[in-house]
Amino acid sequence: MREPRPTIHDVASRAGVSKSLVSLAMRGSPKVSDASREAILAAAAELGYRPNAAARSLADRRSRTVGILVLDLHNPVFAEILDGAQDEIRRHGYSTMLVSGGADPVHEQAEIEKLLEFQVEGLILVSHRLSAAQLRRIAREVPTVVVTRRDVVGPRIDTVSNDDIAGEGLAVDHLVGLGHRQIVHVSGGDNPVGNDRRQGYLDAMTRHGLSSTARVVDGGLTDAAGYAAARRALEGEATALVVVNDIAALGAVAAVHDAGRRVPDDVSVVGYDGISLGGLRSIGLTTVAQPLASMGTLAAKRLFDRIERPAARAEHVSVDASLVVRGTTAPPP
Amino acid sequence: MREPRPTIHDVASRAGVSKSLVSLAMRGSPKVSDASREAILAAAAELGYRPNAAARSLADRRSRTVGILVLDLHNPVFAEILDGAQDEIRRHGYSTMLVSGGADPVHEQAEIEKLLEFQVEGLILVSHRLSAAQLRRIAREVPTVVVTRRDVVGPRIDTVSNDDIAGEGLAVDHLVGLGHRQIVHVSGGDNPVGNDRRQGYLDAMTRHGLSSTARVVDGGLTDAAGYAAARRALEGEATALVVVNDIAALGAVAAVHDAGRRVPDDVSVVGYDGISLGGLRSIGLTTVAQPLASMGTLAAKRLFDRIERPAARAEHVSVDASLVVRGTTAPPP
DNA sequence: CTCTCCTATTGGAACGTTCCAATAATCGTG
DNA sequence: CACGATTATTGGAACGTTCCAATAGGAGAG
Repeated sequence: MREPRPTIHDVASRAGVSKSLVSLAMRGSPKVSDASREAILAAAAELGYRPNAAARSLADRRSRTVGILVLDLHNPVFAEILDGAQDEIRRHGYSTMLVSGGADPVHEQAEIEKLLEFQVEGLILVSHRLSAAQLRRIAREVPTVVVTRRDVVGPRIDTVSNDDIAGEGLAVDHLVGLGHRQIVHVSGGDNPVGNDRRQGYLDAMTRHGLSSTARVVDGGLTDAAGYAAARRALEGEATALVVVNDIAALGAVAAVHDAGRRVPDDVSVVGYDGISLGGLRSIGLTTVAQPLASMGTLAAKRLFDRIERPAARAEHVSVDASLVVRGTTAPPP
Repeated sequence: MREPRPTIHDVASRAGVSKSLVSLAMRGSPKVSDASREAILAAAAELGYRPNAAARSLADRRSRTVGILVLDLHNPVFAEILDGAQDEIRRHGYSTMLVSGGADPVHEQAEIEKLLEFQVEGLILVSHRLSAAQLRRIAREVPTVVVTRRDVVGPRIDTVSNDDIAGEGLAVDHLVGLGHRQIVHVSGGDNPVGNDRRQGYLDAMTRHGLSSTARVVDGGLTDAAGYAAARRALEGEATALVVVNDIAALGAVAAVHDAGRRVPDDVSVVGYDGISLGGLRSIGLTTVAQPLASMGTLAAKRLFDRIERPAARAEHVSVDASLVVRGTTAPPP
């Protein structure tokens, strides 16, 4: 069927040298004479030679590849984290294998399994679905960095995250400062991120002496979930919605409109994450922004540290979130 | 540093059989006796054995992996195409290596190179940046399917796309039907998709006898590009904007607001692609929708056909786009 | 019993690299 | 002009699998 690809042997015999010398030359060793190098490079180019990564990884006992698992490619948060991580990974001369769990959590475990079969040297996990126990099992096999959650403790598991509790506090502070008191939280459901942000909301409400008016409606991390939960939130009294993330907040804005109210005149909405889409002026979402790209970069940096020193003690990097005020918040009516 | 992973030999000696039998058992061969199979599976589980994909791919001469290159993970279009493709790929028992070119076109070629080094058995390319010549060179080495563009002809290159020329015609028809005459095209720049959609706009304007009022402003495929181009478009007369894609259209909507006009009362906006975000009611973007997920599925199907019969003649699958009318279009003022 | 025929099992070669120890070639230096 | 010191080059082993031809161990048939 397919004509076989040229191998290092083909290059060697065409250049009239041994396979070992070709191997050296292809990797730019200085011990190769100029004449040989030239002949080898010419032969390789003529044949269209391309090294076989599987063979290299086998002989070398290292794949020069890291795996990244993201929860859901539809949420731009992950794309922005990836930008940062990919750059750093490239800088180290490594390749990335990117997988996403998709809708089904079972796939997620299977995808990780595949990454391990490919002998990735490290793993960056951006997912709220894996249990802490699962994560610890994975980290025993391969250096692992977990991004956007801090609930995981265990030997050799590094994390990069912002303080969701403090961050959601910023959102509440902002709304209270504008004069709101009927502030409802549209939650993200029962997962590490959802739980912390809910807690941050509750803490802040208490801090402002508003614990009696605090109210949480259960939502989720997608636009559809945000929409549905916000509809329910608006059935009660509410002048402001603190939504678990930006994508869900876009859904919440839609829900306010559909309830015949206006944003921000009747109801204010605050998101979380700081996706660039929220900055589009027609959307203008007020949000608590995380430095997503640098979180990706930091995660990759931590990972390479750990690849070098696998037994080092776990590090937990915390980045600062900051409030970005745009057009979806205003004083209450 | 890292304790070496157990290999098939370790499993074999622990189960008291030969490595060959372990190999057979792990792949579920029926020739293995029940007793042996049980002992082998138990030994593998105890040791935490995991097959080495590199070694397998080398011995087997097939990687059971396909590569997917996408232009830009920030545009949800690609996530939706991926959904469809991944499902089909999994169904065939293959893995996916996903890479994205990112901002720099040079990376794009490098990423493809890496995929080929990993011996992917096929390639799905969703990018408008590669030249037809580059694509033909790639397709000579490995089965290749190109998605969302139809400008590429060549032996063994399949394509899956919608008819952008006809599709953009639907957008113009809709606006003309509403009574618009000052319809401006916010283009996507000089690339296969941008060119076809511009052409579709121009053809339709001519068809409606509006060629004298047709106007194109150069934009790009991102929200920022759409915003900037729309600002320029609004300096002239315009009651409607036909924008190259949904993401840029979101930027255009923002530009209309910033110009102190209203959507759709003063200016109508139509996008292209049909990303799910556009369906959010607060956005409610009128658009020409492509069946993105099924395009992904079709691409994967074509790819596996070609992997089976590499020399088959090229097939060009065309899918239908359809107008989805939502809230950003209305009769002109 | 012996002979044939299965069925379960095995060792060795192969896949395309990298690494290593060994060799060949070149070079002063005493 | 022989000698170690360098430099360039080489063949073979190894990496962890799969495949293949070969072998052992019964079971049935005669």
